[in-house]
Amino acid sequence: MQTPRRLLPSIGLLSAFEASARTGSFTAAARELNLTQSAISRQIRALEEQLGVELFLRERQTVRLTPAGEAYARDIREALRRISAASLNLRANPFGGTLNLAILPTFGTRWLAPRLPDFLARHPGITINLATRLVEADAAPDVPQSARSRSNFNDRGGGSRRRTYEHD
Amino acid sequence: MQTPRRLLPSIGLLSAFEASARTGSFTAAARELNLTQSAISRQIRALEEQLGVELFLRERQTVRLTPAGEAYARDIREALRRISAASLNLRANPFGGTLNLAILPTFGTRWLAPRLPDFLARHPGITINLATRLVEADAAPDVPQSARSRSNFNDRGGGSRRRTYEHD
DNA sequence: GCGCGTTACGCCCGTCGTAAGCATT
DNA sequence: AATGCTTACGACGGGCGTAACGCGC
Repeated sequence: MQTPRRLLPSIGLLSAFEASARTGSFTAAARELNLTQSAISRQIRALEEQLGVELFLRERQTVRLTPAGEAYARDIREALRRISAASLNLRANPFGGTLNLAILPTFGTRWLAPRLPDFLARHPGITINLATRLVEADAAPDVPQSARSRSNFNDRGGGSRRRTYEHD
Repeated sequence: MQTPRRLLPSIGLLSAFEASARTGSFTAAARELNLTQSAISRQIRALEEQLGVELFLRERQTVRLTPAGEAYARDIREALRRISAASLNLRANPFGGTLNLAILPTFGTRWLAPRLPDFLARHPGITINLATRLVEADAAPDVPQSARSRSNFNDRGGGSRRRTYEHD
């Protein structure tokens, strides 16, 4: 067994904890997540029970992180940030980091070449494999289940629409 | 707005995707997660719809990652690993990674010293700040974020029971 | 026929909001 | 009184298993 995934805290619990840890208040976390403080309170308690560790000190009517909670908050914040970044990046670059193009030489030199640098600048994570074909082909014939589209180089890269891709 | 937490994919979706990506099979992922392949299939589809990106190519009766899926899988795997590690580590070291002790010299040399190595061996992530005091003091007044506890050195470290600690 | 993925149908449990309670300021 | 956390209660919905289907081996 790799990692015991089954006992991972849910995203809801982790988000609630992270927001609470950052703001130092269940109420503030509730506002941020568009939930009630009641929900936050229950989620934090649930997380603590699941982990078997107290994450917050309840004093008076404020809460404060325990040392354990602080360390956990750092890790969780980083993990959530990574998931968020990966998900957003995926929506921005549906190609998966590599884009294979088969084009006609004339098209490449006249139309594509001048636009490439700007495109690459807007999609930093992306690598492009350019292949020039001498004959016109309907996109890439040997690509399984490709969604043909005009992979818009003028697009600002915000869309969730389909794009063409190949794989090796 | 820090990170748009509200639209993060759930742990279930991510776990299902990660297991499927690693095994290359929904059925295998289902076995690993103690779910039905039906559940995995639905989760993957839900994740794809939520992200607006195809993660798997359905061919014949097997599935293959798209390039986008591969990149996403790497990030998700790392994030899940981090959450898992943080959670497990927290259960093992409820003190928050650092344990500040203020003890009497005699106690330190006679009782504590012989037990320290074994304790450190059982709690690999933990760092201990030892301060010897000549007078009996209630914990360490000047140490920020110190966790006083009886920090049971004979304890096997698996419990979910409460522990007492202070904060600054 | 067997194995794998997809889809439809109920059901259950997790999680929410509301609301009441308690303590502190 | 006002604020902040806790807890009880009822309702809604996401996510599950079962089962039936299609499709290659």
